[in-house]
Amino acid sequence: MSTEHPPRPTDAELEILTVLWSRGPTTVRDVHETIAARRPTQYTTVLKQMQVMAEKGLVLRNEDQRAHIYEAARPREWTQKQLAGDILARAFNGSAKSLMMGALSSRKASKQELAELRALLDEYEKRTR
Amino acid sequence: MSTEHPPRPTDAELEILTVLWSRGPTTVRDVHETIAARRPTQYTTVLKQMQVMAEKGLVLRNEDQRAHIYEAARPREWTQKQLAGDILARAFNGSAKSLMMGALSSRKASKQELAELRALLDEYEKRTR
DNA sequence: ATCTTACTACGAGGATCGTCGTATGTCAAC
DNA sequence: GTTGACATACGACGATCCTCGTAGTAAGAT
Repeated sequence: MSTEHPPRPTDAELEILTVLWSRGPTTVRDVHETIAARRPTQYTTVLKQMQVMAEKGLVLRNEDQRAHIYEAARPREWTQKQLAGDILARAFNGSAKSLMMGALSSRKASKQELAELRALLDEYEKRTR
Repeated sequence: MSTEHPPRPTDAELEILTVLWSRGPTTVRDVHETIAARRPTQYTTVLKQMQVMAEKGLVLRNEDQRAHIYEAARPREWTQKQLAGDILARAFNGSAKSLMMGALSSRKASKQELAELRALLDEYEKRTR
């Protein structure tokens, strides 16, 4: 059993993980095309990045096909939990309230989003009571 | 007028900013002693770091005294807003709900903290209605 | 068979990060 | 005026990040 955590992803790595999470297991080409649609970048740059990520344990690679299939080693929620916990401890003194204040003040929140947040609190309280 | 944003602070820079925010304007010695109490580090390491931070615009430096006085260039809340907005966009698809889920799942939240979060939502809704 | 296309492997380079050692300056106390 | 304590300045080093070019390989099309 692996209790080994992959390291915190860097900015570029997180961008790639985001694609993998939404696309599911896929090829370098696919990831590159997605990223290149928003930002100019070379195919081999993405390739190299993903090779390094495989070494770090951030992604898994299936080499059965000629075009290797990559997938995120950890589910989105798992990594989000790590990142949230990390930033919470390092920048917000562990205060979830401060973090939420920062998030809300960084952009407008819709009425619906606020309702979702309330629902989340309800749910959390129910689950842990 | 400066609309110039200082860059996102690195991990080491954030640690120093945290000290400056809680201590207020102070010397390198003071910052170093605070950090060295938790983690072994050399005085000149902290000094160099803070010099670089001054160049980047992350801190302000008053050189009137022999021991320069440093202070954070931006208040804690301002930087927290940047960091929250940044992580929100890069790792959480802009979803405050996901961010909150990550934060809550990363460690236990007390009943009081949950109440604070509710109060924060109330307050936010009131202010923006 | 050769050509073309698509893929991986890999080295390398420039930038930034975090660290520290050393040089140098200042000031007070002896 | 020499010494010692304490401050800044600064260069340099190893590690990591991000980028890309080039080489090599596999497979299908002509």
